[in-house]
Amino acid sequence: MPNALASQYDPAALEKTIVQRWAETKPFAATPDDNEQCYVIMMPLPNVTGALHMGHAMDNVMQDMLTRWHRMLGENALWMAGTDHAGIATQAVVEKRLFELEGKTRHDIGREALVERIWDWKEQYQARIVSQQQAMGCSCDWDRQRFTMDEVCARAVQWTFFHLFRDGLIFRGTRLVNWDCHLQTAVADDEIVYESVQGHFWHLRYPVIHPQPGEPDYVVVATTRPETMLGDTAVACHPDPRGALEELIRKTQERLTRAGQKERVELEAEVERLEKRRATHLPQLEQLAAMASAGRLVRLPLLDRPIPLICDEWAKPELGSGCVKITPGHDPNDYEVWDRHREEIGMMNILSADGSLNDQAGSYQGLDRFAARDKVIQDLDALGLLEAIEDREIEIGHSDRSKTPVEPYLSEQWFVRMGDVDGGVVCGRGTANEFVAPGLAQAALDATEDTWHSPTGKNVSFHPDVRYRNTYVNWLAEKRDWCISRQLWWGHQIPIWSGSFQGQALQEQLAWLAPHLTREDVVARLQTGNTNELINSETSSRLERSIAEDTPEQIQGKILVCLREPSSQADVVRDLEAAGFVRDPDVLDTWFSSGLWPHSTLGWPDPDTAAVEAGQSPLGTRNGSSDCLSYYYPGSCLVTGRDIITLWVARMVLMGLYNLGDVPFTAVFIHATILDGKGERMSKSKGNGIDPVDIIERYGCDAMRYVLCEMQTGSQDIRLPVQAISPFTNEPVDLAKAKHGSSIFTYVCPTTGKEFDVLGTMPDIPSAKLISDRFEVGRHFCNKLWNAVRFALLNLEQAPFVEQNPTTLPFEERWILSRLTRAIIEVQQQLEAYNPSAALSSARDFFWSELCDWYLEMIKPRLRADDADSARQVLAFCVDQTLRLFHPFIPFVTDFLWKNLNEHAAQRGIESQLETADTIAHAPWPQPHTSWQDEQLEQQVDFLQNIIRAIRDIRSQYTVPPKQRVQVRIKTVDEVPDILNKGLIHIQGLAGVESVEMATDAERTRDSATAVVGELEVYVLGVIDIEKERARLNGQIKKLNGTLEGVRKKLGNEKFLSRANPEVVAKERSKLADMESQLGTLNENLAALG
RNA sequence: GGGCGGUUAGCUCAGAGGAAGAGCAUCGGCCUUACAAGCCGAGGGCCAUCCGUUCAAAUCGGAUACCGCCCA
Repeated sequence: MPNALASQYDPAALEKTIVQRWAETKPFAATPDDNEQCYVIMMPLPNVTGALHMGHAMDNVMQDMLTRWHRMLGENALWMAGTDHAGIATQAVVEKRLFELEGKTRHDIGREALVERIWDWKEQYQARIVSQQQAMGCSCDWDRQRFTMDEVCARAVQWTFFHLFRDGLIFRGTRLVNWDCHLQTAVADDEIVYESVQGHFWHLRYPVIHPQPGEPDYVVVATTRPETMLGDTAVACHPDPRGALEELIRKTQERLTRAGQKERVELEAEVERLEKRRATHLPQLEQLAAMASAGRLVRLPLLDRPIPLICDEWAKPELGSGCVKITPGHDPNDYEVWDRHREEIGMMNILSADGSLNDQAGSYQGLDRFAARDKVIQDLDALGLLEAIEDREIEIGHSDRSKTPVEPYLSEQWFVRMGDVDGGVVCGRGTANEFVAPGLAQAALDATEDTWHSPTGKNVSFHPDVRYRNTYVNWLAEKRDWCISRQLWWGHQIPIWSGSFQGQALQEQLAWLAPHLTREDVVARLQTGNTNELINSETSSRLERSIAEDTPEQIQGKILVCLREPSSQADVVRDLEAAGFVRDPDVLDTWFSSGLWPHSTLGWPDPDTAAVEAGQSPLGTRNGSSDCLSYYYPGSCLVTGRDIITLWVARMVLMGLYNLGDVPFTAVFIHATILDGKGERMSKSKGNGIDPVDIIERYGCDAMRYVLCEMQTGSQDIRLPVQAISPFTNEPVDLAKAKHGSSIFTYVCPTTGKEFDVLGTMPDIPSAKLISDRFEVGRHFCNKLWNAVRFALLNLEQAPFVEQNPTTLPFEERWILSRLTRAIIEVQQQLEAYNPSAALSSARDFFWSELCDWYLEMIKPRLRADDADSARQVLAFCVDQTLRLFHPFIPFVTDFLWKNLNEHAAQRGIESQLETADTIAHAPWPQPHTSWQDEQLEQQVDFLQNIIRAIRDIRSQYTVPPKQRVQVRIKTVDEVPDILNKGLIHIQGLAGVESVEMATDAERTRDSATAVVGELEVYVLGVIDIEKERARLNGQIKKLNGTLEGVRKKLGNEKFLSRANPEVVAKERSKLADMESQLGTLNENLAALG
């Protein structure tokens, strides 16, 4: 036999060659053509902070599986790859490294040098990521991969910013943001991790100014951050303490009525506490409320500043003193209080960007906030104004990037307006899809409604279920403005030049600017006091006039000029800067550019002029075909984990709608999150993250992919027990059970007692690779597939295709074709339902439990006897279809075997010859022939299999050596079923039977063991051990009796007979009859033993 | 504090009203010329707990416990 496959599957060698071949021949290149069906997946761009882990592997494998499937369905499939610059994360990693290796900060080396280093880092990790993805078999069009900061994406970012600014959807505002004092930037809410730490609750006394008789000398407020008192601008108490307390008591009592035992005790205690408080504290609380209404003041200690006592419901009469200090500049809740009392109270910022106190803090200026805290406490204590210190567990938000505590910080930031706006938001302005939405968030909300359709008739659905749609909807419904500025050096710099001018100068600037504003790529806005107005040919003279009419020298205004594409507008930039305008130093939030990903990558706003890098496929019109943007947008499916539904998915939808008037994709497939053996989320930084390349080296990529697909069941997160390969013994150590060493990132090797590290960052401790033995299953499967195909190839002799009539084929062939058809249908259905695991198990069950375990075994005798032309043809066909069905899941081994199959059986088919292809990736997806399905035949073969299993069972129970052939008699009820006559040879071959007698009067010999299969009795002669047989039969009788009991009881129930579905009753009756007859037979056989 | 999931064989997970399933692990027998990464067979479950709905509940409803995730 030429080129026989090796008897063992060796993934390492074959995968390496195929990766290389795919890189050279580029079978996954996608180009717009006249195919009306296209399938587009935009990769959730991994960021360049580090290498990929198992979570990315899951994400990539799901995308590749879908892409390959759709490619085989004949669609023009594009999987767009790329990476994200991840602004803050990457800059933080590089800065950290700079400090560790060279002891320098970014300020030491400057903006330019730092950015250069970040680009180096990016190049290194991007290359690593792409090689990991290629090793995973990702069928991306590598000549189209993008980076969120490359020229094509950068242009899209600037144009989008420009449009949003022009439309008044971007604004600058002072807000309380989460401030990372170490990185000196604002961080998003989701970049904060909360940690419980042991802290204190300090109770401070603020003296009342001129207390009247009967009034307290001071009020008490409590805080966990005493240094913030320096920024206090008020003390609040509740306007109606009695009402609030009574309401609370009433609610607690109501909860009590439906509380469980344990909760009850707590609630009763709470009611008691509240009632006591009402008695003891209420008079004073009411007095304070009255004082506040009267406009009384308290003295802020240390700074000696009078601040008002105000009424606000934020003060909780049930807690502490009932009073609360208000620091609007440094606490989000207090900021809201300030918002409600803008006329009465002020707002101040006491922090500098680096976390030290500024000149508002008096003598505390220059101290770090934590040093200031100690000093404030000391000083208050010295003045006798520290009433109490309480120990308390407090939640502190830490920046995920720098791991330092974040501070609420008042600063100027850029925002995208998410809420509804007057007149609505024009989506897809200037395109054929133009429509008006109430606001950006609302547009993205509408897009997931079944009843909503974009101008091209599309909307967005979530899979596997509505559960993730809720996450999306709940978040978007808040319509919170999106803070898009970051005080970083790495990212897309905001394309705004601004200048503040006063009076005459402002007027002159407006006049000077006016001619520039006739250009379509320049817009400007004027901010004065509380106006924010677009400046253009219509408004500018009016604005000038209104400034002139006012008292010009009083008017202070800020002009903001936005350029659409600064890099190509050097002339305007020069003019602006000469006129005193300065470019905003901030960069945009990473999610701003990744939100554009589904269209920026395709060349928006103009694919024809999109500047791709050398060697990349152009995005514009080519050879009369349409450009990439019009052909591939909107895309098809977005595949991701649920953690970035809000951050990313929602933003892509609203940005796509805004820029193009259409959704970026029509389906969102949320796959499982990978957890470790302890149920914790897998991540590199936690020390439980597996590098997919380590798995690929050990088990093969297909093995990894097989297991990942098998684990993706839809509703469930995945637990993947992780083992470390001990560097001392080379043996796997289960991390869920191993003991930690000196840190949480080290473990103790159980055999040697020595310590190893799982992060690979400890200088003195050997590091261990992480793997999971769960992937063995995949390797075993691939080996099975390999060997089954090997067997087929050994038996397929280059026969030409002959047209067959499937109805006249031998029953084995008809049976396997029927089962194959069923498998094809099931796999298709499960893939359509985004259920890879179920799809894979349908394919697997067909291949392993039917094709290998039965069909191959049944045709072996015919192959040997060389009487198997139809079997060869059907075998080649089944192997062909099996390889195609598995290809999306395990692309390498199927590709390799496909090439071999093409050599050994070039022509394949049953009724007609199959369309084939050089590479299986381009072979058409299997189509079911429902006419081949034969339910009756399947039942008959099932019956035959049961007979064979019964004989095998008896042989096994009596430990008959496999080579010893036995004699069998089968007692039939009436004439011998056709299938037994036809399948006689299989009973002999597959159950080790020498001869079979079948008759209605077949008799059991005294030395035979018996089995009951349906209505038939099977006697295996000459194996009996009376005692054993009696026990065996008794066991079966007992088991049968157990279930029989249940059925009898059911049928004895009047209500069941009258109320249950008649079909169900009939089924139960026939079940009862079957079982009673079986039981009878078993009893007879037992009696016959004597 | 609010919301959402999960709890089924030793492990990892399917099943979603009508006699409890898979893979791995375990046990017994086999190197039967595709495959020992395999073949043949077996054992193993009060489907977390409680209360309801129903002729019938692992499956539907409610509560409890524990474990996760998201938001504040």
